[in-house]
Amino acid sequence: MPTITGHPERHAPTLEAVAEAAGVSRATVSRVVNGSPSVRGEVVEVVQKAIAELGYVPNRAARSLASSRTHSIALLVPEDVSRFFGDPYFASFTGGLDRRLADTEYVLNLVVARDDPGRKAVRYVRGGNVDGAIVVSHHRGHDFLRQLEGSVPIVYGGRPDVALSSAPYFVDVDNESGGYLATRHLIESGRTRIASIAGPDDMSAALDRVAGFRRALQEAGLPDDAIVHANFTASGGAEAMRTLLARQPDLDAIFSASDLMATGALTALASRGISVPGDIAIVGYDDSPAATWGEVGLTTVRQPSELMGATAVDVLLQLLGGVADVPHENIVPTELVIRNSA
Amino acid sequence: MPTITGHPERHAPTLEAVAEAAGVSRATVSRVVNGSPSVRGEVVEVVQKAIAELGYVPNRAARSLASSRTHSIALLVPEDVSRFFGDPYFASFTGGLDRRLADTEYVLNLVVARDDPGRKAVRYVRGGNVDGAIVVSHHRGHDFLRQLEGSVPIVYGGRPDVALSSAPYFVDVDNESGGYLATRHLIESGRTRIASIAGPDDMSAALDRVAGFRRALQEAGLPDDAIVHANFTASGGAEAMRTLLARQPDLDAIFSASDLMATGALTALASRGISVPGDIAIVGYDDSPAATWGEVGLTTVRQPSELMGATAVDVLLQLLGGVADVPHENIVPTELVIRNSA
DNA sequence: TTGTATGCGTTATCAG
DNA sequence: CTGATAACGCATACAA
Repeated sequence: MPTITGHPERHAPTLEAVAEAAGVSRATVSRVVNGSPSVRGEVVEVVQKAIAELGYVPNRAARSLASSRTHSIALLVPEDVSRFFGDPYFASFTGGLDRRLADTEYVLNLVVARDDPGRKAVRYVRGGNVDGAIVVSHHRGHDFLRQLEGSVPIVYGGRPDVALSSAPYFVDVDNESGGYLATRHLIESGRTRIASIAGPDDMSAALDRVAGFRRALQEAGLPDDAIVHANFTASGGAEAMRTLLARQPDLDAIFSASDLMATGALTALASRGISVPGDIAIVGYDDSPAATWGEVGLTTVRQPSELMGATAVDVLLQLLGGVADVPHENIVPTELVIRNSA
Repeated sequence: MPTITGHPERHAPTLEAVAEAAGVSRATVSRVVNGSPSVRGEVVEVVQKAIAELGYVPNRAARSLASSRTHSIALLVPEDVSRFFGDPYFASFTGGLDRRLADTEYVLNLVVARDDPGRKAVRYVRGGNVDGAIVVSHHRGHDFLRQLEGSVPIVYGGRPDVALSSAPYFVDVDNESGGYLATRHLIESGRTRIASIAGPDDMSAALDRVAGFRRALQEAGLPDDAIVHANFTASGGAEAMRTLLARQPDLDAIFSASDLMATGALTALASRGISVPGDIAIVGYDDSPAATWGEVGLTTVRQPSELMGATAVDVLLQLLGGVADVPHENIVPTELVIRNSA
């Protein structure tokens, strides 16, 4: 490998070097580095000084080999890269996760692989490369996730749809009540011909929102069967909107299971000259940045996705830390954010 | 650490175990695993069989410790997580990178940190945790990038703005000619009052596009001073559009330095009842998915961002592989994609 | 509280 | 072509 810089490649200092410089043993330096309480104060100082002077940085591989802990966790995303990046939900989930992780010495390994051909992702996780994993956007049918069981602790973002052999750890929102909340709001503002642009029908989060939607309508004695499933993208939302309109031109309200789909619906409506919320009211889901992109602020169900990411990390860290009785279900609250669209 | 599964935690098989099972030495197994040509065919088969049967997976930490190579590379993003995720350019850049990496045994470590307080990111890269790094979205003023010099090979996405002590490796598009191309198109379609929504003025990519914009206008003898800088976001684009309009209401064309900003501009125009391309023509930049989000397809300068990501990986792998004479400047072509907006 | 000794799973340098 | 054997840098049980 070519040397990039001019100055001679200085060997990275090791524990040994620090120990010598500080006049103590390797073990003591190791203890200081790892914050062991059983080291005399003065000694700690001397060692830390030596560490600073030499610019010592622990070698992760060696540490990992000796302790059989890697200090890294995987974010596993069984999706297309473009889907992962296209949805603001992931952005803020990952943001929360990342920020929470920044306080720790763990690093994040991003593994996004839709089909995981060759089980590369699974092998990676099982191969002892990470201490734990967080899995988001899993669909029913992602059976390969089962192969992760029994390797390292796993926390799911959203209740997993696959049949696991033991109770999974997950963080989720109460999607059913989110859907209920949104629909209830539409009903209370006087709407009566209410449809839903739902998420994919192989994701429980999507189905739960539909369930809430239906419950609200049934309670109000309104029809609950105007539902079109889309794939959580803006263009999917636009198409669903057109389908809905073709089927039932006199709609007066929409519950969209994601903000992104709602933005698609909005452009579809705009191009037909249908006003929001005048002609049709619309409530989104997520409270993502997309909710305020357009000219009309989107009334939406806030999903604290950033908090979810952070919580997922918390749960995982507890698991890794051997904390007893970590709760399996971690539900974060949902809330209606009222803007202009409904 | 609590055992998650029911079945007893079986020790992961080691080289040793495979060697025993195959009736050879550890060294030989290691050779087979690493594809050494100097192992007899039959022996290779026996060993591979044993590997398969035992489900052996090399321990990365041990391997890394012994070989001082980590087989992982960092994607370093000196940005907010939300910026990183919000821009489709990164999505496809990362997608290209990820796909290219999938063919190799390298894994990606995502390090996104705006200010890198405590130099965590730098320490991470310097600490021997990765074999190399790819850096995107660096701004002038990101001097901490200088601290990466001399550690591991680095490839920049976009020509770096910081003063480096040695010639950097980078992949980039010819932004100047991209800006020229876009503006030229507007001029040729008869527009004469042309403004630009430019990118941040601390990024050379943005400034180069402005330069191309100006060159085209000067050649045509048209005014070239209607320029507003924004931050590459949709809302930034919308605001810039409003500023531009306030300043010069009779504009008839816009060159936006990113599609995302262009979408913001489009919504700003729509809300004022200004038609595109009737009243104002607009050309974007990127050819990202955002270009086709709206009702009116965006004419735009295609930036093969996916190719750029893949190329960055290629260059880095060459560097890591000790290939001689790897070119420092890797320029990928740019092209005008004509849709409806101009 | 501190030091000593051993092992973590591979790679790589030797001989053979 | 193959097999011993010494690193690699650190954590940790055990001794002192």
